[in-house]
Amino acid sequence: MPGEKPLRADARRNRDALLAAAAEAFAVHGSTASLEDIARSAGVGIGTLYRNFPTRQDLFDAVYLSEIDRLCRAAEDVAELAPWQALSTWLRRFVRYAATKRAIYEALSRDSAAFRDTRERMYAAGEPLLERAQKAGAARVDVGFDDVLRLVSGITAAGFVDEEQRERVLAIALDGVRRQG
Amino acid sequence: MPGEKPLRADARRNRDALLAAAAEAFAVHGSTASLEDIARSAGVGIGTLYRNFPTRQDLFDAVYLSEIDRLCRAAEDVAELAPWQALSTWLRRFVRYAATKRAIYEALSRDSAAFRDTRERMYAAGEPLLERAQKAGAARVDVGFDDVLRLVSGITAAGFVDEEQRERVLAIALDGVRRQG
DNA sequence: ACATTAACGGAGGCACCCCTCCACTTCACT
DNA sequence: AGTGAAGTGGAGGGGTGCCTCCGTTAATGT
Repeated sequence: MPGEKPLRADARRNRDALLAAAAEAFAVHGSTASLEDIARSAGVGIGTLYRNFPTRQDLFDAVYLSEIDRLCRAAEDVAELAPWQALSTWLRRFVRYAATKRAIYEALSRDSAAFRDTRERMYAAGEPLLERAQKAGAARVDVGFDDVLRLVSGITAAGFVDEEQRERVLAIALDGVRRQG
Repeated sequence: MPGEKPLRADARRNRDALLAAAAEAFAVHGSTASLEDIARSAGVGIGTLYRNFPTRQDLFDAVYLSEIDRLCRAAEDVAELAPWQALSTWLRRFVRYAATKRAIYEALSRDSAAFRDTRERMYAAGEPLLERAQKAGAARVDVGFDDVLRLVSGITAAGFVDEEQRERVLAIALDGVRRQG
């Protein structure tokens, strides 16, 4: 169905290995991870990496897009919950997913064209959750989804003593978003 | 008074120039700024940089300590204000000071020995402000100063569209810290 | 003025990373 | 099995940063 011509079997394997290795490397080292290390740990030559992903940005995007996909899909899981529950559960999941993946955090700081569409999908998934909570009177109405996303992504990126503290701080922040007494 | 032997005049000048250049460089490039660039833009040789600061960490610490000093001193300026006002004003100032200085943000994520004492001074300056607000019933009592600091430092580091949004998001977060109605 | 010595600075060796190029290998199709 | 095209991988050239070493410069004290 997609207009892409099918990849040869070995090429497909290598490409997948590269994506997995890159996801791991970007998670640990941020977007400046060494491409040679990525190729090595994927078990392919550096040339293969460059054929699949001519620029660092291409590789970064490929990893990033699939990460985000997983995140957006999670928004469907919370559709059944009460408005505030739905929003806060999704945001919690966002933080848990993204905490070790600087890629996602870095993406939100950037303004590159490739991220535009990704960010839009992010909005498509999360913004309705906020609006629903606002209409239900559960969330304050003087904030936009962009505000919430950045608030949460800041927490994602900050260092914490342990996961427990991260949860606690996130809860504080979410209380700020909740409709006041 | 200090046990240090006095530096020769030119040495002192160079040291100061290095600190200024490093502060600038760390602000722009984060803690991985090129040491050779720092030396160059301070107008000294790389050898001079290494004599004054044998490791990158030494230089980073030296810059960082003076930045933090300025911040802590700001806590005195707010002593006259009402409890909640005092806390939130100081935190706002913290964000404004630190927003462009990744060094401070990075420091909070780290656990190196040199940062221990610095963090303590941070606490000495800010913790009383939180406690005062808590005793006055203006801040919730189930948060520690460490939680607040990390919440705020996350916001410091996150990317925002403009300063206005940063202020708005910070206000939301602070509402989470405030005593709930 | 001059000797002493702290301080200087940058060349050079090392390590790492980026990216290109092309001789070689492997797949897929017959 | 054979063949052509798709795919591979890593050597190599260029760049940058780190840090040491030591011949040179200049501040200080008399």
